[in-house]
Amino acid sequence: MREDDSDWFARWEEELPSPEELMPLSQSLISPDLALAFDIRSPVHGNGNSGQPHHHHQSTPPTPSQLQLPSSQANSSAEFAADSADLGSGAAGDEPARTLKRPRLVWTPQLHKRFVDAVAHLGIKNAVPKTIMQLMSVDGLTRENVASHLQKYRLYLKRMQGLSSGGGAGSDPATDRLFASSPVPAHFLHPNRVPSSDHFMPSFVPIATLQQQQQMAAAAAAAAAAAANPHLQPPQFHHRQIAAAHFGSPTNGQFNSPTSNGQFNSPTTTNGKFDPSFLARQTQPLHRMSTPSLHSPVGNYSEDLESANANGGRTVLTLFPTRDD
DNA sequence: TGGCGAATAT
DNA sequence: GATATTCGCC
Repeated sequence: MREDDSDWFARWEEELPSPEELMPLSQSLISPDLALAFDIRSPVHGNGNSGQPHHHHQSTPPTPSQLQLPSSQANSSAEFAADSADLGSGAAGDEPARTLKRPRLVWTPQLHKRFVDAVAHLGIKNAVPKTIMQLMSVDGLTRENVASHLQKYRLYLKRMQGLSSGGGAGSDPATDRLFASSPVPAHFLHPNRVPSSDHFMPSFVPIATLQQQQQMAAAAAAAAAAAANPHLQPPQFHHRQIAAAHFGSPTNGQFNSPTSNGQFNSPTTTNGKFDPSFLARQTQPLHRMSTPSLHSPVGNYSEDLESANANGGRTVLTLFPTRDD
């Protein structure tokens, strides 16, 4: 239990998907409605994940609007046809984008893992929806999504505590499958006693490429968290931690400015079009380097979008990583 | 105000 | 049951 620091970090890094694995997938969490609203033709998944246990999604073929193309061409052809026409007029009428309902987010074990990682890095005490969301840097993921999940997770933790300290019976099969899929960091269960004096909240790669302010916010939060933690205060806490700054910025800006209601980052519609980088980003796999480079705190995710019409028209969004552990 | 968390709704 | 939405509070 000594080399924990570097050890777990190394392992953690190991789990990250490799470039190849990320390659095939592309766009991220944009609901069909949203995509429609913005005239975005998402370069949808080529479904590179044959191995995903996944859900029993029935074979409902994707809507015509989402044909997939090779990521290479994705932005050339699948782009946002500026054509559409009616973002601000015609059928749409008002502000569909704001009114449209997002599909239900499905928390896959992988997505949940990312969530747990984020919470672990922040420390339970400092883990709040917004920050968690930022650390996870899964675009399209909203604060509400996280808040809701967090609420439930806390309940789960509470139950766990009760069990571990009180009765013996454990294992709640069906119910907690999701949560059980990701190990609960020890200190989660004992907010009181802190792990002697080490790990958790690793000093991320000190890399210092240019980082944007947005991330600084996250970093600041992290730093604050660190500062708030007594056991981190000691001599150990130095410049290192602060370096955590480049949190979620893989290749090119990754953050979305949370709009008023924390919605997703909308490709600015300002001029009828939006920044291509919006789509471009994440399309490029983060290099999973072993060298000091950066990647987001947690792996990289892509998303699988499925419309389950059979469900009575319910659309479900499934985020999934390109690989599980 | 924005954001959190608990309660409540779907 | 899982997720979303609402609502009171800070």
